[in-house]
Amino acid sequence: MSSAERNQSPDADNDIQDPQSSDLQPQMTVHPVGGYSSPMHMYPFAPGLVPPQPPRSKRRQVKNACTNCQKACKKCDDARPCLRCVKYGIAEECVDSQRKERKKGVKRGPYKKRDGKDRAGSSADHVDAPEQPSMPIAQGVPQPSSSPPMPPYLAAPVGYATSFYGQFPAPPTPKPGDAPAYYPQFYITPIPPPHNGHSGQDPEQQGYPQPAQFYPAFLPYAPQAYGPYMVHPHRPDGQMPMPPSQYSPFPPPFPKPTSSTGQVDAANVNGRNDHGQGDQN
DNA sequence: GTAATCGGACGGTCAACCAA
DNA sequence: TGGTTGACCGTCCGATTACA
Repeated sequence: MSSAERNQSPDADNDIQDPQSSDLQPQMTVHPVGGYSSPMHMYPFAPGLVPPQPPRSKRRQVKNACTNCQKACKKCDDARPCLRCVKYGIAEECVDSQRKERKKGVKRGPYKKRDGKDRAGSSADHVDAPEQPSMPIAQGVPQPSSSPPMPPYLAAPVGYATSFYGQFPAPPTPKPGDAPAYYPQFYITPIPPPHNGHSGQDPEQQGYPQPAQFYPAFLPYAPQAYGPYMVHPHRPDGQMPMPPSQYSPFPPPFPKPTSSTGQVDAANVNGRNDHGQGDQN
């Protein structure tokens, strides 16, 4: 499979911290028209509004995966404990991995000029168009005139009451070094059904929303400090003071017991112990 | 059928480079 | 001095393998 083909995977990269993430959104209608990490598949298009194939958006990564996800090479999220660790019942082991220091002083050869093009147009004009899926603007969505245009995928999905959205202007763009600002945002989060097994290859998908079984609910969402699947625990350090079963609106984690004690095998959760970066040299 | 493993594509960061 | 470039390093997709 080519890398381009790999990128066509409709379920690749469901960015957990992204409110649009299909991990956390009711999958009302699957439209494989979304970008790599776009939420485009979450909302139905009105008839006649199905857009042409947009360019794939980029996969988004967390800045720092937890040690467990890192070892398992699985998707992590910014919350601590991360969703995966919560699910496996190893929330207390969910800590940021250490990143090794970058090499400095590496000499570089002369820069290659873009053939026949001036430098000014080098990266700037080949930069992908703003990462906006070519999705039709949701009709009738009021956008605060003092705010930047709302990306279509942040607008109310077609068919949703527009009053659900736009209660707050877009959050200010944080500047480097700024502390993450809590900004009131609301998004639809699924209320899961009782867990009754799962299907699918990826264990990360276990217990995730099943279509047509969810009720929209609203939770305040503050990035970084806590994940969208949990309620703010009033911890300034962003750590979770409660056991997962108390804060997660999702079903209690259902780690696979590997022993008669019912304890999750941390090794299994962690996955491989090698795989390159594991050496942390 | 499900879970674990892992190769490698991809993304983000940032220091060296370079033109203005 | 600020923009550009590209190497480094981390993330995690998804195919493959192992297991129940």
